[in-house]
Amino acid sequence: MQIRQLAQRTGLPPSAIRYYESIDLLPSPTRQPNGYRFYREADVDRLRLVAGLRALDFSIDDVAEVLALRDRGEAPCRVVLELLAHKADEIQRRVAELERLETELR
Amino acid sequence: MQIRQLAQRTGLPPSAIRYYESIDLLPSPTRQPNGYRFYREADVDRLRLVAGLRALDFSIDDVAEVLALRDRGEAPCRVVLELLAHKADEIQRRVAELERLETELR
DNA sequence: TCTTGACCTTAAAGTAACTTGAAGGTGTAC
DNA sequence: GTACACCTTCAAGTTACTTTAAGGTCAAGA
Repeated sequence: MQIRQLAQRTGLPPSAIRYYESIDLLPSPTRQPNGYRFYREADVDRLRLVAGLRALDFSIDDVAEVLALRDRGEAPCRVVLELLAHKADEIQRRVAELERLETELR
Repeated sequence: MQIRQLAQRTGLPPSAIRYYESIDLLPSPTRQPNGYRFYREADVDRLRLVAGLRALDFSIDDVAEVLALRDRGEAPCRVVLELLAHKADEIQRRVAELERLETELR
């Protein structure tokens, strides 16, 4: 598939995908004879993981670490699980904050 | 109180407080004779609201709108309530994503 | 009294994570 | 053959800050 379709299936704009490739977060895909990038199903999975982690505010560096673990077939180490747990706590706090703000604004 | 104490009570670094002042999100505080910024209790409340909205990923422009409403003593208009509802939905989705990712990573 | 250390000031430059714009090539559709 | 929607690279712009540089202020201790 071409970049547009990968973009549609992951919810990310093509510009972000090219950016991720430029910083080596994603591997360079093979090219079609005309020079267009050509992606496979595995790229959809990988990019969806990236999009999910980014939506949770993981930094690009953290995402790179998680991808490296995944690439080595390793289970997420304690550090990554701690990151996830920390994010869960943060989201709890944000929801609480949201409720407090809603009250304040009424 | 001085900027450091305002920072401690809102959880924001002094640099962010100065930045908010520089873009007119916060009013310029009065100064002590030595030129140091001097803040009052009302500044704590205002800045906590800013910090809360920013933690929910409201853009600076959105925060400015909410503050303007608050300053005019108006109840949050439909648009702001929609923003809040939208944020609540987004957080729901992120929590779902978090759970999915946790499964994937195990 | 001097000086150490923790504050404070401004202005400018740096950072993260992208997006947008410019200039141009490709491919199908009428 | 000419629109039109794609694609390409490279450079510059954007948001929301942080960091750095160069310097002023002030209470405490030798």
